[in-house]
Amino acid sequence: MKKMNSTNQHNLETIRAICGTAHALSVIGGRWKPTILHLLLHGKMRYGRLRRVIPGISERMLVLQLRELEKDGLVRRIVYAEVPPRVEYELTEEGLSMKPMLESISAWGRYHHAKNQTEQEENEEEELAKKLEQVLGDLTP
Amino acid sequence: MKKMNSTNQHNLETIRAICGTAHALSVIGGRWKPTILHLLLHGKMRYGRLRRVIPGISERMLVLQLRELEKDGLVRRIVYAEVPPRVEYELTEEGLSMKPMLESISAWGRYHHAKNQTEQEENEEEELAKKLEQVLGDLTP
DNA sequence: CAGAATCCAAAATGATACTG
DNA sequence: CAGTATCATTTTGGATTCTG
Repeated sequence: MKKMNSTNQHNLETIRAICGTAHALSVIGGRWKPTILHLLLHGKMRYGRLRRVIPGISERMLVLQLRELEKDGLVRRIVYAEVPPRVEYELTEEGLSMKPMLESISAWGRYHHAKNQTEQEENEEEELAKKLEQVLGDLTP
Repeated sequence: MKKMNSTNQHNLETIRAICGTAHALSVIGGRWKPTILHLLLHGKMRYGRLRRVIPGISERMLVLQLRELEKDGLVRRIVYAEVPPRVEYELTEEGLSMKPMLESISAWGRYHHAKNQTEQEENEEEELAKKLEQVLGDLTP
């Protein structure tokens, strides 16, 4: 059990190759990609603006994710030969082809999130009710 | 710069709360969940069978992912009081509601995978052509 | 059979300082 | 401005052993 010689990596690659869903998720997955893609769906954007509007992202992550998206052919990087430098990012045609999928995911996500939200609240209410019952039980036998 | 007290965790939660897509991805994401969900879309399945048909998954991961899916209300765990024990897993109604989304993701994934595949081959052909040119160039000035 | 528990490796993310 | 480089930390995944 010295080296696992990346069974991990191997498993990942295998699954990506067989399963379309896994492949898609590996492309749009990661913590920040959904947000970046969402923003770029509305039009091109400069690097600095992206950094400022995405709350909490580090420069390292932003560049990294952008580079991956670029490598996957979803995002185009446009460099203007100016000073101070200016770089814009925009979706390619292939990137735009994700729109229906992204909307489908987003819709289900919001639906599920809302549902779980209310369930949680119900659970909390139940717990509260239980505690209340205990307390009251002691007082009113 | 001692403790980051999980800015990581915080960022994740924030994004999940704001962005439907990120929330959905955190639910169906992970290396094995797409495969598990895909299998369960075809009907209920026993634990052992899941383990056997998913190539390369470890028991730990299988149980872990199933538990998460259960917690998120997508999968139901059915225990039969028999010996030897028997446990089956099936999608809940909420789990089934993912079907259109999953198909949309899978379709795009396969499309994108195929496209990148051919692009890679084209690149390889180009490289090959270049090398060939170099070799031939030396021979036929 | 279906898993729980433990321990370790690898990948993802974050903070920060520096540069053309 | 738009990054790059480096290092620390957090999270995820895998192997193995044990149990009701």
